[in-house]
Order: sequence, then C-alpha cells, then structure tokens
Amino acid sequence: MVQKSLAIPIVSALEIGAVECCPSVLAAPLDADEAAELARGFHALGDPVRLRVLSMLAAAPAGEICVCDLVGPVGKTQGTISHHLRILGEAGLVHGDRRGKWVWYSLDRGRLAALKGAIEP
Amino acid sequence: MVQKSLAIPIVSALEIGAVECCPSVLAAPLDADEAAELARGFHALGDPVRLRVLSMLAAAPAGEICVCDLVGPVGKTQGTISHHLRILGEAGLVHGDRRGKWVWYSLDRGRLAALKGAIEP
DNA sequence: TCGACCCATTGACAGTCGTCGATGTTAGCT
DNA sequence: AGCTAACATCGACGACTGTCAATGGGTCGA
Repeated sequence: MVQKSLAIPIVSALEIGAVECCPSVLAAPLDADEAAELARGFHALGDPVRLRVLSMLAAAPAGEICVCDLVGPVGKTQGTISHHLRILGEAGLVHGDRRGKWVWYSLDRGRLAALKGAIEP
Repeated sequence: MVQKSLAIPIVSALEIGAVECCPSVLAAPLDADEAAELARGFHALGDPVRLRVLSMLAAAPAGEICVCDLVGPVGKTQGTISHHLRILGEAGLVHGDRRGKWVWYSLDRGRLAALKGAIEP
C-alpha cells in the first residue's frame, strides 16, 4: 500500500501553449489559484435564481432582457434580481448595456463555454 | 469486489424512457425545480477545495484516492476533507468504497457530464 | 420643472458555509 | 484485550449569502 507516496505531477497542462486559457478539472491536479478562479465561476452557477436568469437570457429572442422583464417570471424582488445580476456580471457570465432607462443584459456564452471546458475530458 | 477500470463506460444521454434526464440552461427557461436540481450540482463545484479534490481524483492513476492522500496536498484538516467529500457525494459527483481501513473515493464522470451538458448548446 | 419609471444600492435579518479541534467509530494489528 | 490508524461526526466560531423593504440615482416624457 502506497498511501504516502502519491506523487502529484508537477508538470501542468498549462505549460503547453494554452497558458491561463482554461484550466481543466480533469486534465491535471489544480493548484490553489486555478481552483479559486474556477470556483468563482461555478459558484455563480450554484444558485437556482441565477440559473433561471441565465436560462431566460439564453432563450430571449433578441438575446437580451431588461431587469424589469426578469422580476415577474423569476418571482423575486427587483433588488434581489439586480443583486444576482451583479454576481453573474462579476463572474463574467452576463454583460449589461444601458440604453435609455433600461439596462439590457445578455449572456456571455464564451465564459460559459470556458466553464464547460473545465469539466469535460 | 471493485475492479480497477480505466475506461469508464459512457452512459448515453438518449436513453429511451428517461424523463427529463438533463435539464439544460441554454435550451429553454428553467422552472424552479429544474433550477434547484442543477444548482445543487454546480454549488458542489463552487468551492476551490472541492475542485482540487475532483481534479486529483481525475488524475489518480487507479482512478481512486483514499482520504489520507488528499489531506496533505490540499492542505486542509482531515475533518474538513471528509466534510467536502460528503458534499461531493451528496451531489453524486464522487463515490466512496470502504476497503479495510481505507475508504477509496472515485469520480463519477457521468454526473459531471450531466452538469456539463446543462451548460452547452 | 416636475413626476413617473427603471435600476442600483443600502441596511438589516436569518440562514448557510468553511474551517478547526475534539470526539466517536470502524478495522486491522500485536 | 488493548492499541493504533483511517475516517466520520460533532460543536463552535467567524464569514458569507439570499432576501426584503427602503432609499438613491439616472433618464425620459409631459
């Protein structure tokens, strides 16, 4: 039994070309920084309200929705929706664009794809 | 008796009869139940310690690691590691198998693929 | 200018989370 | 039996989270 000799490979997949692009959970053991970066993204996905917001953004005809159109269907206060949109924005998953009185939010599919890439072989 | 298999069978997502197998964030607006189910999974991924544990399980030569081999590299207490493994287990992402004094944990790649499928087009 | 609307922010609250040290439980060894 | 190693669980602590009501800040039309 070699329970004390678990050798973690020092060579990381990041050393070849794709530096800092997409650390993967399945490629090699993550260091603390890579894990923290990915955890920020998945943490933003770990709330049902935020997932519903993302799904509504993805299904929106024009690809964007203003806050006032999210409050009713989601069933939360306008302040709460705004709070979740801020968390999604800080995680890079959505982007808000002010046009007149409204702020139109759209989904960042590239950021979502990066998170997807972190948990695929 | 558990055999050490390198190739994990890929479960087809198109199984006949599977009702609402994998709700997708990008397909249509999620209802509250679907969102809560997915949020449980992503919440388990939203912690750096758990991500590091998953990455070490994925990179383990035999596909499994006992708890004592996680404590050192991750840098947390044995109780804390055990706590995170329980959360990962409840999310269906890992599975523990007791053999003698040790409990060997392995990654459930099918569950991980289901979460991946929820955030891909 | 004024008021109505959209959105962000604040303050407060209960609940959850991550962490540790300590203790409990199980299995193998002498 | 007693002892030790591996793992789970408990209790406690500070920190963070989700939520609401209330307020503040822009923007537009009348």
